[in-house]
Amino acid sequence: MFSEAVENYLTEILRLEEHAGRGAVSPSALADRLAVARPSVTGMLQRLADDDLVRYAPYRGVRLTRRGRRTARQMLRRHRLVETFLVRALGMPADRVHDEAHRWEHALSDDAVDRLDRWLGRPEADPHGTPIPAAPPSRGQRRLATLAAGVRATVTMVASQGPDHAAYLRSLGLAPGAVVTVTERRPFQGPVTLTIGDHSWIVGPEVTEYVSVREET
Amino acid sequence: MFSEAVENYLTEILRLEEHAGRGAVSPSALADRLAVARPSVTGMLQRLADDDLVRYAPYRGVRLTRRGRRTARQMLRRHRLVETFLVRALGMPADRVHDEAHRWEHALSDDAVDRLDRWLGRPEADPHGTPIPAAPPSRGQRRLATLAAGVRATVTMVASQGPDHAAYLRSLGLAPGAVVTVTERRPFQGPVTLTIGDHSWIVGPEVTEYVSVREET
DNA sequence: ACAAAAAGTTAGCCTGGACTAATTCTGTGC
DNA sequence: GCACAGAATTAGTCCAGGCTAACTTTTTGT
Repeated sequence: MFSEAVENYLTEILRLEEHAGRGAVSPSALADRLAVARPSVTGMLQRLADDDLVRYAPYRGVRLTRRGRRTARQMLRRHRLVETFLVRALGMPADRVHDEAHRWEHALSDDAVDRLDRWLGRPEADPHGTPIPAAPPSRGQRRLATLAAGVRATVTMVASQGPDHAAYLRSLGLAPGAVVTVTERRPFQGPVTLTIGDHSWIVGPEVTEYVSVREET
Repeated sequence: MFSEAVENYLTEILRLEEHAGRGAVSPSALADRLAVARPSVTGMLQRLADDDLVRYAPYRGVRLTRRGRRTARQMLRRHRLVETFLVRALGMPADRVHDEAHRWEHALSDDAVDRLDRWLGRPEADPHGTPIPAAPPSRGQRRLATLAAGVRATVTMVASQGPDHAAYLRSLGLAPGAVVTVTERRPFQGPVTLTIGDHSWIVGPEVTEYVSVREET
């Protein structure tokens, strides 16, 4: 979606906003934190402002817009989840995980972040005790596997492992536009009961992992 | 070390060399695989040749040098370890992990790769059954934590969590240049007995994670 | 054996994101 | 109320890594 540089600027602006409290963030503070020269910051801020990611008036400092803040929070979430993973699973010393996570945070897909979060048991804080921002209320697409029971949703996309698998999914009525509800969910990622039209099916990940849906409004 | 683009070119050249068997790799095959225009490939190959990563003669195709092949193999190792992790730990469908791993492979440090490898139980093949290249015979630096018992090594670097921790490590005789041997290793990453000069110490990760060594030749 | 197709390269251009040097604004001390 | 230190911006450059258009070399089919 955004370049690494853009993501880094946004994240660092959010850190400074949170840390230093009220008021706009100063370009030189940013330059310090990002280890770049001040003019580079000016240039980037102008571009970010054009893209409506920050509000920026020359000599007046910079603030995140709603859009910018959303993105930055997501990055912080990724960063802190990855740190948690590095310490808890890989046993990396806590004072070494920042740099590692700083690189990982740009590489993970939303789906991977989601899975990591689940795998870690939805931690609330990272190894330094800093809170991990919540996942944004997923308005958009999600895997059928993550759809809550009882919620009606519209199928947006159907992936598959091959022609036979695709045909199977189609035979269940799963095609873009179809309306589907999860009527039951067995614990521990167990099978799920789907209602599509007036049919019900009991299926597992071979279905739920391959179908994307959008919740109805 | 290298840019993402360079890493991608090298990796893809290795894949093509392995796949298509003998002979040099053709620039347009590369262009296809990397989804870039052919002239971009020419330009990059010239730079790679300057850096002694490939041997390249115009109109004659390209081959990896020893250096290039070493780097490419490392990338393939990372890629396949990450794929294994994504499937085994995060439960991602096998046909979706390639793209994800393609981004992760550039973000991991050697240390993280090492830890991931251990965590996965040193797998030999990725989820597609493709063999995972072995770690390069670590001639260079490594954490003391990974040093085999009985091997003499020279301390190259001592990190620490703070001044007190640093003083503690110094008090054990751990400073760059010191010669150290692991004389015993308790199972399951348990404590380790170090011999430094004529002293022996029993220590844990608070020491072994922070000290880098190079094996003596 | 040679013309046409395919493959590869050169030339020239563009964008993102950095830099240094020079200039302009802002706020503080007196 | 003004001079000046420090913060910020503008102007101009550079490099990596893409691109298209035009040209050259190699391969192939007859």
